[in-house]
Parts: sequence; C-alpha cells; structure tokens
Amino acid sequence: MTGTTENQQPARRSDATRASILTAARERFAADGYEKATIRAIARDAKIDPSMVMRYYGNKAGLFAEAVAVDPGLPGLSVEPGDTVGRTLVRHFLTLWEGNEGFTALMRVGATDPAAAERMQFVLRDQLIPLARRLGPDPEQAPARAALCASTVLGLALTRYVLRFPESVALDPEEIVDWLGPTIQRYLTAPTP
Amino acid sequence: MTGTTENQQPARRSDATRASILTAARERFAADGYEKATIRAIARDAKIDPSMVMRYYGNKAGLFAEAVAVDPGLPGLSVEPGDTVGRTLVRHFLTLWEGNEGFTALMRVGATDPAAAERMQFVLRDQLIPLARRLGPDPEQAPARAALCASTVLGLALTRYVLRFPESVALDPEEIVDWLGPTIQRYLTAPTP
DNA sequence: AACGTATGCCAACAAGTGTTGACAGTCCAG
DNA sequence: CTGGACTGTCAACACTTGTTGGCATACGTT
Repeated sequence: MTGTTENQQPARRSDATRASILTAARERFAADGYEKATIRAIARDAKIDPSMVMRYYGNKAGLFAEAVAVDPGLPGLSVEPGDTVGRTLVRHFLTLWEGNEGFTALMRVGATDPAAAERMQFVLRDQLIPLARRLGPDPEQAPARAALCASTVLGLALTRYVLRFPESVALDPEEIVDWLGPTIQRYLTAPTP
Repeated sequence: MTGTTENQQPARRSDATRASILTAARERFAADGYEKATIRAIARDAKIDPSMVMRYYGNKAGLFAEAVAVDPGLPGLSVEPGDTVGRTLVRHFLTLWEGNEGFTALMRVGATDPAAAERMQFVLRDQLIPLARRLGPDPEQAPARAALCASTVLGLALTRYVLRFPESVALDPEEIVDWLGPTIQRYLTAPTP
C-alpha cells in the first residue's frame, strides 16, 4: 500500500489536480448554481487550465455529476425505538448538510434542472417512504407522510443553506431539533388528523 | 372610461403585446429559471420580436422584476381568533401559490439569484415576524418562530411546485391544511420545547 | 390627403459560453 | 541515454446570449 487508503490504481501524479478541481467545482456549484458556475471560473479557483477539466471529467455535466455524488444514507434508522425517530432524523440531516456542500449544490441546481430534481427524489423514495411504511399506522399513507417529512427537511435546508435567511441561519442546531423533531415524529406516526 | 377598469393612460394599442410578453415571461421564468428563460424564447412564445421586449421593459432584469411583482398580502390575519391561525395561513398560501405562477418563478430564480432571494425575505420580515410577535408567548422568539413557519411553507412550495415530487403534488389541498396547519400553529403559539 | 408617431421586424454586434486540438515540458521504464 | 506516456498551457472554434440601431408599415389627428 502506498497511501493512507488502499487503492487499486497506482496513485497517479494528477490526483491532486483532480481533487482540487472537484473541490472548486463543489464550491462554485453550491454558491452559484449550474449556469453561473462556469468551467473557466472553476478552473481559475483550482488554478489550472479550463481544458484540464474537460480532460479529467469529460464535460460540464460529468463534472457536476461527480461533484454532487453524495450519499444521504439514513443509517440504522430501522433499529430506532420509534419514540425519538423524529429527532434523530432531523439531527442526521442537519449534520449531513452542515458538513457537505454537495447537498447545497444539488438543491440549488435542482431548482432549475429536472435531472438534479429527480436525483433528490431518491432520498424520498428509497429511504423516507420505507421508513414511513414501517412506522406509520397505515402503509397506504406512507407516500403522503414521507412527502410531508421531505418538505419539512428540505424547507429548512432551503431557508438556511440556499436562500440564507438570517433568521433561519441564526437558529441553533439543537433548537431546530427541538422544534422540527416533534413535527417529523407527528407526520410519521400520528393518526390522520 | 374605455375598458373594464379605469385607467389614466389612454389605453395604447400595444397594451395587448405588453401583456402577452409579461404572461410568456412569467411562464418561462417559472418553468426554466432566470438563465434558461431566454429573451428569444419568451419573444417566441409571445409571437413577437425579441427587440420588442427590450423596448417595453428596458432589459431582462426589468422584465423579470415586473413578472414577479406579486403581492403576498396576508389579509386580515390580525383579527383572526388565534386558534385557527395556522390553518388559515396555510390555506391562504396554498390558494396564493396555486393561482399565480409569479411565486414559482420567484422561488426558482431565488435559488441562484441573491436579489430574488432577498425579495422573498420580505414576506418573512414584514408579515410573518409581526404575526409571530403578536401571537407568540415571547416577542424575542418571534424571528425564530417566524423562520420556522417560513421554512414550513416554502418547503411545501419547493417539493410541490418547484421540484414537483409526485408524492407532494398528489396531496390534497385540504389534506395539507390538516397536516401543516397544526404545525404552523405550534411554531407560532406553543411554549418553547 | 398628409404628416408625425407608435408599433413591429430584421440584421448585426460584443461578450461569454462549452469544447477541441496542437504544442511544450516532465516523468519514468527500458 | 532514449522513447513514450503523462500533465499542463495556449489559441481558437462554433454557438448562444443580451442588446442595439435602422428600416418598413399602420395608426390617429389635423
């Protein structure tokens, strides 16, 4: 083994450049969206030539795809007792968003790009709906209940990370968990109102 | 009086063109966002020449400004008994969004344009915060409580009108009121959790 | 009828975009 | 040392964008 992690590839010299491009791309996409994040601007940030971006990532779409290749992974929520799932879920999403700019990028772009919007549905369909089906009183209501949860979480992300409303940015993470946790819990488990 | 409404201006012949441009612009902005909604495409929809857009609205920014000049107006919520404010507010936003494409346009663009994002804060600052200050137990918490309400409403708008998640689109309006009403009510009036 | 104005179209511009190919230096195996 | 592959730069391409000015036509007033 050559590096810190075991790689099959022989660790080429250009890996540093590749990484710096990807980092710059994530920042630009998260800050400006797809159209305004030009390849020239990303290349300038990464301090290389725009043509290198093309060589390493094919085209702009390919670069974006790799920049937002994030894994939401709701880990081990199946073994949750069921009483605190709401709080746990909110806390999970919060730490996820705070640490990875890819989510902000995906969301900003999803507002105008159907492909990115569809990619966001993956979380809803693959993780939230099954969760709602397992915890809720009526499996048939699972899609509706999961949709409400998604709108809650994404609404916070929108006002806090995308639109950056000062009043939303000022909220303390634990304060958010205290308020949104019961909401999610109710959407998932409470009887139909 | 010449038309249905009283106008000070003598009702010029180009008013129909002006209106068709504005309608096409609203649709395009709402569907594609700012960058992808090109003046040429809008002009093609309105069946006129792109140069007419410039003559009547100065430039693209001016056109967008008039296209999203919508008034959220939370009417008479001050006289609401206080017990059903949550439901009333949700219902109000819902009818607002269903009827006017300007909101969708503003939101889609706000995801990448800071100016549009700031325009959206107007609703929060001018209407939601005062409401929270009047109804909530502690005036100092008004910004935080209002921010939570904004994130709730905008989250629904995001998944339903912008990202168009099928599970969110499928929700019945009254079903939404039933679920989101109590949430808003709690954010506004419930004691700190 | 005649004139000034409003309305519309056409062609073109400068700027910026993603993308491509040719060319120079650098590294490493033989 | 020498060859070929890797890494990077430069200049240019084809295209789309917002925007502008000139020119033709229709209108309303006198």
